[in-house]
Amino acid sequence: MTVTSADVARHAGVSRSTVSQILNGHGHRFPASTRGRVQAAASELGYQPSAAGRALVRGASDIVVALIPDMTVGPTLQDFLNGLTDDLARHGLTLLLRLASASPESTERMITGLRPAAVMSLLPVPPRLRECVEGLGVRLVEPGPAGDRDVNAEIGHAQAQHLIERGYRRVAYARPRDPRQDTFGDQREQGVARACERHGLPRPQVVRLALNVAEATARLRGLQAGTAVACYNDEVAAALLGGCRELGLRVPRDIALAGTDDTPIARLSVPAITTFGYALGPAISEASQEIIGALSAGGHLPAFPPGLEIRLVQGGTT
Amino acid sequence: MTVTSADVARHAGVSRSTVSQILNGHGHRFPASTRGRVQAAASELGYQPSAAGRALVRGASDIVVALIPDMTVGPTLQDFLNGLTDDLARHGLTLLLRLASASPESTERMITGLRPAAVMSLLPVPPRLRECVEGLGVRLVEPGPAGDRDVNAEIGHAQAQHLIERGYRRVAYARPRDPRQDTFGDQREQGVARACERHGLPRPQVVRLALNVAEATARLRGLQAGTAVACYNDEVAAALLGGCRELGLRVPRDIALAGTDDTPIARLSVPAITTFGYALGPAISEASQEIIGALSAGGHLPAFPPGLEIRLVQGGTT
DNA sequence: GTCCACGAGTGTCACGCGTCAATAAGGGAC
DNA sequence: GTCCCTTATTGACGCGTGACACTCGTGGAC
Repeated sequence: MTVTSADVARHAGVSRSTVSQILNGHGHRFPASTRGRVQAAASELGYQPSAAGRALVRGASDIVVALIPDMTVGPTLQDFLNGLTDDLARHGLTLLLRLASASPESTERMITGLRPAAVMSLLPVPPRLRECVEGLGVRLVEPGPAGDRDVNAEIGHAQAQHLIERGYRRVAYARPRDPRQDTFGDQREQGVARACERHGLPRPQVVRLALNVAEATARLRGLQAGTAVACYNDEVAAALLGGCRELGLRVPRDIALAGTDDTPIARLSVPAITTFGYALGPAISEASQEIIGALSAGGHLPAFPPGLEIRLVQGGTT
Repeated sequence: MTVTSADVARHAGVSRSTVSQILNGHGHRFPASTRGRVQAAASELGYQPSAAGRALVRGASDIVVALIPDMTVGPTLQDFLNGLTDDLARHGLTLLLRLASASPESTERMITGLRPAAVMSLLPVPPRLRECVEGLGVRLVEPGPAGDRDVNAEIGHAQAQHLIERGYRRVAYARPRDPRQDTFGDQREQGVARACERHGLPRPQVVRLALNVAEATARLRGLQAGTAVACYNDEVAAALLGGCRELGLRVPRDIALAGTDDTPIARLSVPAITTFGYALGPAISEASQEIIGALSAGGHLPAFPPGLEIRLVQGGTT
């Protein structure tokens, strides 16, 4: 049923260890004829080395585990993971996803049992898990420390910067009340605050709201006319946009709104919500290159996410 | 660095095979004292069996791979996968996710190399992959065949049923033009058609559109006043809602809209879009029970998705 | 003729685990 | 004392692989 390297060896008329060497890049010592026979036999039989066997003898599997945080997996993230999957596959690595919200113990068990080649997290990992991963000698890819470039702060900064350039002098920040939906809230808010400070504006007023129109309406009552609101994401912006309609506020005249994430909801609102997307295209191959390189060289792994470009998508709300 | 069963054995003063047997449920043959010593040693050392070793000797790993289709992973799906992860973990099984949109060859390689305990797909798997999976003797969980209950058809049916009950006599179906976003389009449309037929209404007019307001506006011109549009999802409905605003059409007076998926976009639109959600809560444990049961009993695996309840979320568009 | 170098390929070990036949100790029946 | 049965435990094997030391035969140098 299963094709093993012994089958390939028999079929090619050589020993199993010859097969192993040729198929693992140490084939330069063998004449082309033998190499050819082995390769042919392998592909003819559809030989696929057993991940278990490999992992056992090498001490680590070919699997890279990505820890997916408890957030909406939008098209951007999906494209990124897709590209990464293919790039890693091209180097014999297998990307598998794991929901980070699963019970921590089971995730730990999975990692100690599976011994992945690397663990990649889109969020800073909790100390306990980091300890587990590093204690095992498993490579870890995660967002860089505070000193590094913080993409989320940059997003907040870009929003505020845009609003200020459009002439608004009163900036507020709106974020979801539910912490589950507010994963990057602190960093983004900080980015907004920094931009205000840099332009000599007062600290932004911060608004927290549940994601429904009723509550957005109530929160809008606390804002002065002429305020520009940077929003945690497009959903927050959409809720506020709905609130504005309820209250008869004109957008962007009375209230300006800037979203984030470039999701369909921004494009489909009327008026379309001005939002900020990230171009991941070039970052995908860059990231996988770095990961693959570091993995094979044994060097230090790059931080994630890699340089990604923030792009303004101008709508009608600013 | 790594704790192996030999370490546990040494620590407990027994042989490695004793450890293996006790830790694998064959411990009833051993006296309680020995069992206790082994268990204690294992937990004290933090022993975690190597997935590779297990997989190698047993011919299949403890991993269950879920193939995630190329669709938005909303909260519903995420909750389901979360619950399933934990339930499976409780039975020693590890759920890992894989994007189905990755290159088919690399997915095949992953499966033949990894030999998962089961592969679960949210969509019918392409014949080539099925062949690969079944040829390997790997269990497959996928949506039931046409004869079974088709959840997507039911969704379409529920939409149309609702619209008809609200008094609309002219029903249309709107679906995305991009096939990537139209995964379940055929089944859902069929459900709508069936409901119309059952009520003696003509076949629904089918509209395909790109997901932007401009195109939605253009398509709306082709619809008579008083038409009720069942939409593939909430995004389609939102686009049409935007189009109605552009054209000055009153919703639901001139055009009624019903969405699907109960996404934030429906709740945040003004008026809120009437939509249909699915309650997965009870289905989660049911599904994992069935999967686990079939897996250990070696029986036939249940079809996916399991019975899930379709729920009307009344908004202001119908 | 002996020795060495070299090309071509093989044998063997170790990885960590689960299984099962085999063993040793103990105890009772005759 | 011998036999056998039960209980408690172990040894050995094999899963599929990669690494490395090793063998074998050939041909050239001296």
